[in-house]
Order: sequence, then C-alpha cells, then structure tokens
Amino acid sequence: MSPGPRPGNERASIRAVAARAGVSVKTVSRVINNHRYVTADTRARVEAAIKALGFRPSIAARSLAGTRSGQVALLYDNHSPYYIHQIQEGCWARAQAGDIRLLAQPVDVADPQVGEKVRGLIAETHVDGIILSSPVTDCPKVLAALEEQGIAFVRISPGTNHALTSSVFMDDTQAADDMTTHLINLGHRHIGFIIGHPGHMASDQRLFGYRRALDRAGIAYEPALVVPGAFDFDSGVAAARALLDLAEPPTAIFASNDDMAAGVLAVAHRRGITIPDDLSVAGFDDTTLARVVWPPLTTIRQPVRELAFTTADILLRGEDGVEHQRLGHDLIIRDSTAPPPSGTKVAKPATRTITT
Amino acid sequence: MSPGPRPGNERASIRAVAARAGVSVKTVSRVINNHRYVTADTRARVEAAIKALGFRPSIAARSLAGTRSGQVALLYDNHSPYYIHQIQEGCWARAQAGDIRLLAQPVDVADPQVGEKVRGLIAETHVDGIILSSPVTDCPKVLAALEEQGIAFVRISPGTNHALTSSVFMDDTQAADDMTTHLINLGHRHIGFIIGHPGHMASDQRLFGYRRALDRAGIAYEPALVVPGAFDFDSGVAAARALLDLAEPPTAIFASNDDMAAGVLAVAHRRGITIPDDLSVAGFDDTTLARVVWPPLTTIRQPVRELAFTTADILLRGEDGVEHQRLGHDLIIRDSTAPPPSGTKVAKPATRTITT
DNA sequence: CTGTATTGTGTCATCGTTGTCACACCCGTC
DNA sequence: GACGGGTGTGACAACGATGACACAATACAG
Repeated sequence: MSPGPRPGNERASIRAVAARAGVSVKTVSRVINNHRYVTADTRARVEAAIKALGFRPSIAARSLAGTRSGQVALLYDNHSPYYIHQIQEGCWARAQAGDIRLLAQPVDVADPQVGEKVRGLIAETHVDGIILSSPVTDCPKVLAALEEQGIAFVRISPGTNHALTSSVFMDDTQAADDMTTHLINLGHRHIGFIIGHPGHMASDQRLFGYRRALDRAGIAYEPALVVPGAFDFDSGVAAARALLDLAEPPTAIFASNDDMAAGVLAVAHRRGITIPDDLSVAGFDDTTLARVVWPPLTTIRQPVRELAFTTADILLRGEDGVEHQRLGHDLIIRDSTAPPPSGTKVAKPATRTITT
Repeated sequence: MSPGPRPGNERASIRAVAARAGVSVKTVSRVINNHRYVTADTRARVEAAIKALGFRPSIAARSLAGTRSGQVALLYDNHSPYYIHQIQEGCWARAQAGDIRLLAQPVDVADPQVGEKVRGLIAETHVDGIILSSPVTDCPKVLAALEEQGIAFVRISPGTNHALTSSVFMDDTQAADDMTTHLINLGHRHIGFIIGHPGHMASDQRLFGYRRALDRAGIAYEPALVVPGAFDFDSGVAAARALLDLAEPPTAIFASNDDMAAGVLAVAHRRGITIPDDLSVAGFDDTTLARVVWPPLTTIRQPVRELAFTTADILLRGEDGVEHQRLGHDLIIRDSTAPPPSGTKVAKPATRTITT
C-alpha cells in the first residue's frame, strides 16, 4: 500500500541516469553510444550512474528514435538440427560480441506468403540487417522482399546471384571432388552418389564435384548410380536401398550429407553388409552425427559455425561494398571408407563414354 | 534525385493507414487490437487500408506506449541440438499462432553474470513473459532475476519449486521405472545405469526411477553399476567403457539419454560386442538420433515439442494462477534390447540388501 | 420527454531514446 | 582583440504506437 512503486521493480530509464549523474539525457545518450565529445570526468560520472541503477537502454525506444535498432535477424529453413544449431551458434557469438540482439527466425521458403512474412518481420522489428542461411539464400520471394525494403543482408552459402550481396561460403564442388577422389584413390570405380535436397544449390555443386572427379579419373558417369535424396535420414535409407538393389551395386556410396549417410549405414547394417569391408560410405558436413554413428563417418568438415560467424561479422561491420569470403573445408577420414572388396568387378573406364 | 523518398521503400505507419481510411490513428489502433466498439463499416475501411499499405504495427512503438510488447523470450542452455530444436519448434508454433514474436536466447547457467544478463534482456526488449527450459528452470540466479522484475514466466520440465510458477513436465521417474522394468522383464538382473548431467533435475529423477524399479523387482542396487554422465556422446563413451570393464559387466545398459546411449553403442561396436545379443542398450528422449544409430534404440519417447508448445500456451493464455500439466511418455521398443545371453550369471537378489 | 447507460470516435499526452540545432567555452591566429 | 574551428553540453522535437479522457450519438428505461 505504499504510494510509490515498489523498489527494484522499476526499469531505470535514461532520465534516471541523467538525474543521478547531474547531466542531460542527451549526454547520457552520448556516453552509451560512445560519442567523441564527452569529457572523461562526465563519462565516468555517467557510467557510475548507469552501473548503480543497472540501466540498459530500451531497444524499442532506440529503434523508434534512432536510425539503428541494434537487432539483426537470422532466417533459416533447414531441417538438420545439427546444422541449424551450429549456424545459430556462430551468429550468436558474433552478435553478442557486438552487443547486438539476434532474432532467430524460422521461415518456410515453400510458403507462398513468405515474402509478406519477411516484410512483416522487418516492419515489426526494425531490424538493421538480415542474415540468410541456405536455402533461404536463394528464395526469390525473400530476396525480392529484402531488396524492396532496402535492408542490408548477407548470405551464408548462397547458390546464386553472387553479385547481389556479400556472402560467405565454401567450395562445395571442390569438397565433393575431394571426397570422390579419396574414394577413387582407395580403388573404387563404382561409386554411388546420393543427391541433396533439390532446393539447395549446394546439392548441384556437390553432384558436379562428384562428376568432375570421376571425369578427371577417366571413370564413366553412370546415371543409375546417382539417386535423389532430401538431406534427411529417411531419404538416405530409400536411396541406399535403391543403390544396393542394383544388379551391379556400388562398392562405395557418397551421400551429400551426414544424415543421409547414416541412412545408408542403417540399411547396410540391416542387410548384414559390413562397413567398410563390403561397402564404403562417405558423408558430408561433419556434424556431430558423423562421430556418433557406427562406424564413424568419413566426411567433409564444413566450417558451419565459422561460416555463420564470418557472415554475421560482415553484416555487423557494415562496410559498404560486396564482399565474398571462401572458407576452407577438410576431408575427414574415419572408419567408414576402405578399399573395395578384392573380388569386385572393376569397370573398364576406357571403353565407356561420359554421358552428359 | 527525386525530392521525396523512394516509393515502396517506406514502412507504412499507423498515421498513413488512418489518413487513407479517413479515421483517427486511435481508431486504427482499436481495429488492430480488436477493440469492441468499432462499427463494422469503419473496421472494414481500416482493414482495407491496412492491407493496401501492407501495414504492420511496430513492436517498438507498442512496447513503448502500451503495456504489452507482443514478445516473449525462450531461455535455454542445453547442449543437445535435437532437444533444443524441438523445444524451439514447439514454442514457435504456439507463438506464431498467437501473433507473438519469440526471442530464442541461449544463456549460460554457469555464468556468474547470468542474472544480470537476464535482467538486461528484460530491460532491453520489454518482453511480456519468459519461457524457461531445463536446466535454466532451476538456476537460482535466473529465477531470482525474474521474480525481482515481476515478469511472468513458465517452465518446461522444472525440477524444483513447483509452487513458484506454472510448468509442464513429464514423469521422469515413472518413465525410467518403465524402462528399467522393461529390461527386468526381458530377464536382465545386472543392469548398468548412466546418470545424466548433474545440473539437470531430470537426472536425479531418472536415477530414482531406475532404483525404484529394481527395488520393486527385488533386485539389489549395486553402486558399481551406476556411473556418471553428462548427456553427451563422449560421456556416454566414457561411462560405457567403465561399465564394460567391470569384472562382472552388466547385461544391459540404460543411459539417461539417447546421446549417451549412442556412446554405449559405439564402444560396443568397437569391442565387437553384438547389440542386442550380447548387450542390451536403452536410451531416453527418443530424439531423431534414436532412429539414426544402429541398432535403432529402445528408448522413452519424451514429448518435447508438446511440452514446449503447452508451456508457451500457458504463458500466452496469461491466466492467473499456477498451473501444472503432466504430459505422458511412451516406451518405444526398437532393436537395441533383448533378453540377456543365456550363459549369463544371474545375481541372487534375495541375498543382497539395497544400499542407500 | 428527460436522464442514464452503452456505443463509437477523436484529442492529447506519453513511453525512452536519438537527431538536429543552438550555444558556450577554449584555443590559436592574424 | 576579433575571428574561426574544434570541444563539450543542453533544449526540444521527433519516432509510432497506446492509455486516459472527453464527447457525441444512439438506445432504453422511467
């Protein structure tokens, strides 16, 4: 029943800080925004007051009055929890370092309204910029909405339109080429490939890398050995069944990500096929999953967290001009790949022609 | 070089809507907030204007002027990507249905500053309420900060202080009891147990359920069979090694979550132990992981997504009073459990006493 | 036909910050 | 000793919405 508000329950405003420090609110604003022209003495007094009151500037007031809100959004639509998790972590780390709040926002690129939703997000939240992760990076509706709103955005692993904005990516083609070459070097000539989700540009690039490596080694491309997938475990299972049911099944299967590779392992286990003695299996991404399954997967380490961190960094640095960074990948050799079984029929590369 | 701003680049404000509909801004506000006293005609005109201009009310202005911001935060600190992913999804689904924006915020319960960080979050963002997921649910510093700020919050699977606020949870004790009983029914008498992360209350409850089931079956509790873990794959590996190195190793291992169970599988594979013929392995949670490893895990399906959804629902309904909901779990029997090998020495329950 | 309650709408101050402008001081220079 | 440019600070009006209040129009009871 006390007349005033309960103590400690109030959020301190900039006015309270100003009063306590004996300066104007504008000066407090200058201090918290690191303005140049503030004497050391004033700054110290204001900082003491801020600390004493536990003052934190309201993002809402900031976005309303100022030109920046101190918030950026991360848009994703990816069904691999491990991948999203690392993307979020990388962006978080950079945002936190810059005292910027990150809004992680799932979107559905297949939603016809997705453009409107993104426009709404921008209008509602006043975000200063946006980070796109694959496959939102290549969703025309989203890109159109962002361009129309004139908002800054950067992209993690985009597949197209590299001229549009800054981006950070890895060389999916080269990485898939590396893995395929690894299998070829082990002696495999009959290598199955499981394509990624059709919505992701990386899917095409990985397929291209596979073909490039085969080509360079003079091994014929066999369409029957290349089957569609969707980046999830179940599609890996289906693809593995299709490949292993072939009259002449592959001696190695290269899946476009770890989840699908795990699906291949499951089918192999079920059928009593020993990995890697009877069949080599390779994944892509080096998510935690790759170490968790049996046997641990030979895979491509994609620096997801760093990709996200670097992308966020470009956005937050806010420099003009389009910038592209390529980050390196690593071939991680574990226990799921080995030379093909000795009795395997080897294809005769010279007599076959490459199909386009 | 045109004098005015570029068209389409403007965010429409409530003023623009009001002008177009020929009403005051206050009336527009009434329409978007579903106020009672607006004629159908006025409402229609305003709605048409809103649609035509693509108007979305600014959260910033709302939080500043009004008593609600339309935002809630989800705080988590959990290192299982699958778990977080489902928690996020459940909260998202409910938030989106209520036109509320969700801020997903990782926190570090071990950070001495965590209370300050939460206070800062509330002051900066003006969130209307907060959802806590385990183990943040039981972090004293966070709870103190929330109570002090007088902000509404609800908890997903809290371990303690049930009187404090509303919560949604499952019966971890009963679930662990169910799993242990399943193993006992298969004929196991020598069952290893891997405890969860010490920071999570669920860890204690699962251990308790394990002991209760043993007790009821008249099987002696053997401390050597119970080893610590931390809910991650690597701790599962370490725990499995410890258990399998025992002079009299268990015929079944019940891990407190799927990640650790996967660690057990890896060790078994490495040592040439066949699952489930030589050793039964059980997990907990039924994350995607349980289906992805080999053999697929017998586990407890924890309705994580529903837990999150229901928790968000309680918060957003915003009714007074503390409410607790228990959601059911399921015992999922897959291929990782079977009767013990026939030659196994069976412990003599009657002659042993239960150690506390 | 008057008085009161209900319905529908508008005016204005306000939330907590920042941008713009104004002003005062100090310094060195011509 | 007047002038110009760099420093340091404050007054004030925004930003885009909502809350409190006022008021008009209509409905209904006595």
